[in-house]
Amino acid sequence: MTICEASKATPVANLPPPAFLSTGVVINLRARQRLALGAQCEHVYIVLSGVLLLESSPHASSRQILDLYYSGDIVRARVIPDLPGASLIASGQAEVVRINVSRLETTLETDPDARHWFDCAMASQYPRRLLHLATVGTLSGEERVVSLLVELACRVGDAGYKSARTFDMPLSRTDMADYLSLNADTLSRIMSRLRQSGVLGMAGRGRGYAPNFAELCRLTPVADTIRALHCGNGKEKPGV
Amino acid sequence: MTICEASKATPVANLPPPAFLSTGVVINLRARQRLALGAQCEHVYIVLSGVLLLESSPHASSRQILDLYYSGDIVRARVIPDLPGASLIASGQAEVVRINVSRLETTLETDPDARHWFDCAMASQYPRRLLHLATVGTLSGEERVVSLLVELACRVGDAGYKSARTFDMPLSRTDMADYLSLNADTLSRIMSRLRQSGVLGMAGRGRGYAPNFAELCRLTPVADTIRALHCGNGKEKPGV
DNA sequence: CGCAGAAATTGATAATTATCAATCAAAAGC
DNA sequence: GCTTTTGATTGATAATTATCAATTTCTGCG
Repeated sequence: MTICEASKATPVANLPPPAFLSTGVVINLRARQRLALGAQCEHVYIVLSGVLLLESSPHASSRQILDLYYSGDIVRARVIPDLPGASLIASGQAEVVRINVSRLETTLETDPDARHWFDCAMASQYPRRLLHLATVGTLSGEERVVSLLVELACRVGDAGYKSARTFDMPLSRTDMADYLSLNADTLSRIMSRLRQSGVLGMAGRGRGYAPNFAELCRLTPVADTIRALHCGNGKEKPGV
Repeated sequence: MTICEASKATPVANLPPPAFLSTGVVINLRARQRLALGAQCEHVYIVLSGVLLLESSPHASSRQILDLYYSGDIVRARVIPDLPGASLIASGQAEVVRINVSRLETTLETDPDARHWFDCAMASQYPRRLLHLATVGTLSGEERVVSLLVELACRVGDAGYKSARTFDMPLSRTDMADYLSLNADTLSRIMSRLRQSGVLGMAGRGRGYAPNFAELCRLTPVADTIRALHCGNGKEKPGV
């Protein structure tokens, strides 16, 4: 997917203004490719297309996906904590701009538009993390899965006939499970139940289908919050 | 506790430079007092002493504490998402500075030292949230509880004889449980087990005691990360 | 000091989720 | 076109955690 197509595919996150593209280097990532991370990393990444995963493995057997980055999102590699097994990987094919920290700072200081976009983007990412924590922390397995489906439908979904929605599922079952703090088997069971109850269908591998999106939304108490954060117009006020 | 005493009591987080105190209003909070929150809120809070809790209740029966704010932490009320039942409350007695957003922006633009402190403080809070998510998402009940104890020992603890540590427990059992996504009964059971096994003692109500801090740390895989983020020198590099 | 009222603890039981193993389906390689 | 490999599903069982109820402990207040 080119940068231009990525722009069309993502109505939510605004892609960075040209200033950022000229400051950095565009990198094409293949699935599972890793990006440098940590306090020594002198780079900031901006996602242009695809999905990046921030993961950690406190135990050898467990893995948690801490955050999903969609197109228009910013990853400040330096402020990722030194968690066991922390790493930033592409879920599937993806495009990012890699920008040197000091060059980015110069851009932000000299270009008010760039600064505005950057602050908006950062401010819009913050509440998503709190929502993710609330989801993992208090919701039941089914509610968590539904929350992710609603999020995907907002982020990478297309409106269909009436209230139907079709959407990409850019994550594998394992990744979805690790994002939701569920076992992959448990996730699979929950999704099977959702299919049997008719609120979820599959439109081919890697593509989901909600015959009645409103009905899906009723299955999670945070549907409104998800929609506000992921189907928004991306025009958040910047600033503190 | 006065501002001055708060300064002594918190070796980790640097309190804000005077520019912030003169820009805002110092507020004394009693236990359980709430602060305004949400997109319409025109304030930023800086904690001077005590602990603030950011909570949410997706269901009537469940409650999740999304974040703990210690002295030196900044709460940007506007970017807290509109989660069901979201609110910001004082755990016990606390002191905060309330600053108007636009006045704060002026201060940040005109005072480089203030900007530097602010950016450092924000940057240091970000990884703590990821750590919290990793803790809640992948660790067992006992590991979660130990992680919070280690965090408290770092934040509000005093070194004792040899490797012993005594520390305040500024949260009630219910608050601790909601922070760790555990049931209060389950938390109580886990703490009883820790006491029986000898790694935890109580030095009066609201005060914990770890006879052997290193031994406590061995019970959680993220002890090193916690110590890096909470026992640090607060001299993180700012910037993107 | 003693008496509410709240918070914490603990036991018995139920619900949820994880683990392990087997099977099935789909994609990749030759 | 067929094998190999990976990912997904599902059943049986185990482990963990939640729920409910009953005490016990602490704290504030008259």
